[in-house]
Amino acid sequence: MSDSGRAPRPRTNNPERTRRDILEVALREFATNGLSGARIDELAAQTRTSKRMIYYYFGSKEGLYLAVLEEAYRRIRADEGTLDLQHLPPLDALAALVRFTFDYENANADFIRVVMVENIHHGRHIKQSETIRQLNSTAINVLRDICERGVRSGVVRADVDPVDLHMSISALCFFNVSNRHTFGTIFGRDMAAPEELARRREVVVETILRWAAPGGALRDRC
Amino acid sequence: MSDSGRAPRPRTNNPERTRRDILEVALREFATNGLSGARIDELAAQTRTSKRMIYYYFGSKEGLYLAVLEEAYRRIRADEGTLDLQHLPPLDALAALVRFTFDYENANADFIRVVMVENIHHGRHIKQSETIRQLNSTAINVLRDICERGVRSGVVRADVDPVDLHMSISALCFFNVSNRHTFGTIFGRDMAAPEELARRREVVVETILRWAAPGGALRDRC
Amino acid sequence: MSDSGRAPRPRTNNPERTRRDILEVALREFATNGLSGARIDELAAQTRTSKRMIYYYFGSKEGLYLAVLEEAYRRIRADEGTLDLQHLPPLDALAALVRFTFDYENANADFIRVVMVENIHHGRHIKQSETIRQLNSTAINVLRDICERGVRSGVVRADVDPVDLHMSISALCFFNVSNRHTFGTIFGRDMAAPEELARRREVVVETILRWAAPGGALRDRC
Amino acid sequence: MSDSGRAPRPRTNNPERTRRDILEVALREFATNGLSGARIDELAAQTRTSKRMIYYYFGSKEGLYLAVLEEAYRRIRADEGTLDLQHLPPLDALAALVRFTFDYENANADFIRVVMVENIHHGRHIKQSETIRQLNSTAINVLRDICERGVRSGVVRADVDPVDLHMSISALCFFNVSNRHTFGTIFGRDMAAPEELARRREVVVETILRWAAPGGALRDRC
DNA sequence: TATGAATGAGATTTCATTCAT
DNA sequence: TATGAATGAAATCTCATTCAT
Repeated sequence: MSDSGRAPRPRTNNPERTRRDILEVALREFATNGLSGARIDELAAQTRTSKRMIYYYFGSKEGLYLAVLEEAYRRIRADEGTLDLQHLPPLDALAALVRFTFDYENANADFIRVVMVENIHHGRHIKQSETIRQLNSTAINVLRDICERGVRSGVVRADVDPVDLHMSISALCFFNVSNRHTFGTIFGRDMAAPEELARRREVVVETILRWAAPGGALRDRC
Repeated sequence: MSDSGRAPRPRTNNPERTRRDILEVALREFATNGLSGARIDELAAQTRTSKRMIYYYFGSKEGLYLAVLEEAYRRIRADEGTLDLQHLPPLDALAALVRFTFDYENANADFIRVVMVENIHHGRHIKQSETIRQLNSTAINVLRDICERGVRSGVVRADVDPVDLHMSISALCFFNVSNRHTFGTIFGRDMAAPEELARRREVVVETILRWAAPGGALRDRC
Repeated sequence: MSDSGRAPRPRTNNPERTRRDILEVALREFATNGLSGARIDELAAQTRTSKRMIYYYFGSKEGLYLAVLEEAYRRIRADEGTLDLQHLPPLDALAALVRFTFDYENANADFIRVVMVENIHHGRHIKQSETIRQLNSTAINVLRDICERGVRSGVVRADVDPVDLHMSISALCFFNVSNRHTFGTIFGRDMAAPEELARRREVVVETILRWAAPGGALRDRC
Repeated sequence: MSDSGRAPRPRTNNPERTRRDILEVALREFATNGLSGARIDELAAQTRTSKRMIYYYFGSKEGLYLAVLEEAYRRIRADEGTLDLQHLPPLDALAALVRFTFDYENANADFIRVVMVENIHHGRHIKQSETIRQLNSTAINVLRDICERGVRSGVVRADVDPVDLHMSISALCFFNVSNRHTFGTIFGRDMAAPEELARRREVVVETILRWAAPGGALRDRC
């Protein structure tokens, strides 16, 4: 169908706002339909600007996708940075981080889905982005600090690898969003329902703490 | 791309073989490029038959994709069925199941990726497939049996939900394949390297056992 | 979708019956969807035989279509031949012929539609069929006889051309079927409803008689 | 058929002209070959634009066909609207309307054929078009006015239904074009020849007037 | 006489991108 | 900086017909 006949767009004349508008819509579109599945036409129609502007600002569909990916990682790391975990006891800090991750990922399915999309594309774009690698390297520092403090006070096993810890946390939280549709359909669970989320979140916290702590350390918690 | 100009194919006249050939290639193609990204032309070129046959047997790209998805689930459940876990003590059975899952999924990245693709498409196809739901319902029975036996002999906590258990196992195993590219790139790990797989596998086993078992039950294992 | 998986057809081994079966189905299919719109696959599926037989008996889609067309004309002329109009007074014979035509065409929409289809194709096939021309030439003889008798007895105008008469009868009867969908939709009439047919039929009879008869001849009839 | 290899088209950048150009060609193409028989490639080749533009403006083959159908009805009603029949005596007005219809339809075979095509498709598209229904509803008003004036002055029978009248006029005029090929072939008449048209036209006028007028009213005309 | 599998050619439709203003 | 019109290339899908048995 013709593109004409739609309500005329007000001209913004505000480059930064135009950029953000496009990015916002693009995140939704790529998250919903994937990289190949997303349609520039559809995307542009939801924007306050025109298709031409997408090319003006981002060069190509892939350029836009990369910008979306970077922005998505930037946001989660920024949010994570506000947690202030250093002042909590190690296991409390760990539990808080798990809860934050679980909640953030469930509240930001678009982020998860864009990461899935990137993996479907074999991480081709992330490999080119120095930005994203830098952003995420800090994530591990937080966990390393928790582990070190925990080992010193005897509440974390000495042989815990922070990257393993991060991987397990990510895996358990990520899955709840990433496989929501297949797993939910197969087992008849609504994995996005609030009560189910609250329940499952504590299972994840418990799983992580039990793994990180030595035999007797959790007597009061789990 | 036209089929002409290529050497004439020998005519199989063996429908079952033709079907299997197409399915085999399609699994690879959809796993590699996703549903929207896969190309029927490209796919057909890798078969012993022609593009036309894909439509003859599967009706449409989506029809083929659904057949691929069903076949993928059928295979993992079939393999799983050969495990014979009933004769192992509960925690050994659980460990064996986790190891199987981890190994199978890492050895069959195509299966994992096709499930990712299905989730990107909001489980639209799996919802239509009674076949897949039936196939997977048996998966949970195995775990329920392990839990019941474990609770009776005191090595599994009474409040363990088999679906939760399945979800955690799936999450931890799945992630290693699904997020291989992003996670691996960010943290500089080759998540497909044999040593790394062997190491990580035991982390997953330990994580699951520690969660399922009551406080003292693992003294000798972990 | 694959053609396999359908109920196996019983083998007839009766050539004439097979031919008739195909023709029957083909009339319906061509009438419903036109020549370009008809699908050999669809048609074959409704037959007791296979697609291959269609080619065996009729050579090609066009060959089958031509056979259908000839058969359709053969039938209306055969039915018309049973009318025995020679023994009726001229105007009664004329009225009877109009009523027969109106009823036959409304009861045999497939015939009308196949004639429409042939006209859409510029009469390309009918021009090749000596058979059809011969069949129809007799139709005019009946009218010529009525006119001659009518002129002699003073109930039909001397300057009535039998071909004109045939054309008007055909036009008025044909339209009720041929333009049923457009005219019916535009004017909100169900042109296939029994009461509407009965009513309209008499309008057509009256129209023809008033035109054929001289000024005073219809005093008692209309 | 690819668009490449042809001389580059001058870019119109005139959407209205592009639309009209496509519609013009499409009317011819659909009228000549029907909906299923028409070829988008063929059609595009006859335009000043490309195949792509057809989809840009009309969305699909069916969308284009519907636009063609609406345009065809719009034109005949527009032309009809210029007749100014209110100032003629009823029977003169009726005769003028019949002559206009006969001439218009014979001069615009494409219109007739597109209506035939629509009927072959069971009026599927016209049923969706509020536009077409509205356009045509005015056609009946003209006839109703003629009848009312005619009844008052005693030259039209009181029981004449305007829709019946419209149907008979349409049927007699339409047939001359719609069945030109079959009828013409069978009876060896060139139904498009000028003399034949002139002659037949008066037969139609006479048929309609004789039916609409009471017994004595036509003494001077027929 | 009969069949299910197979096919080449060509149909419709899609989509990222660029042009002219 | 902004836009609506336009496009080439390639994608998915269709269909009458034939082959091997």
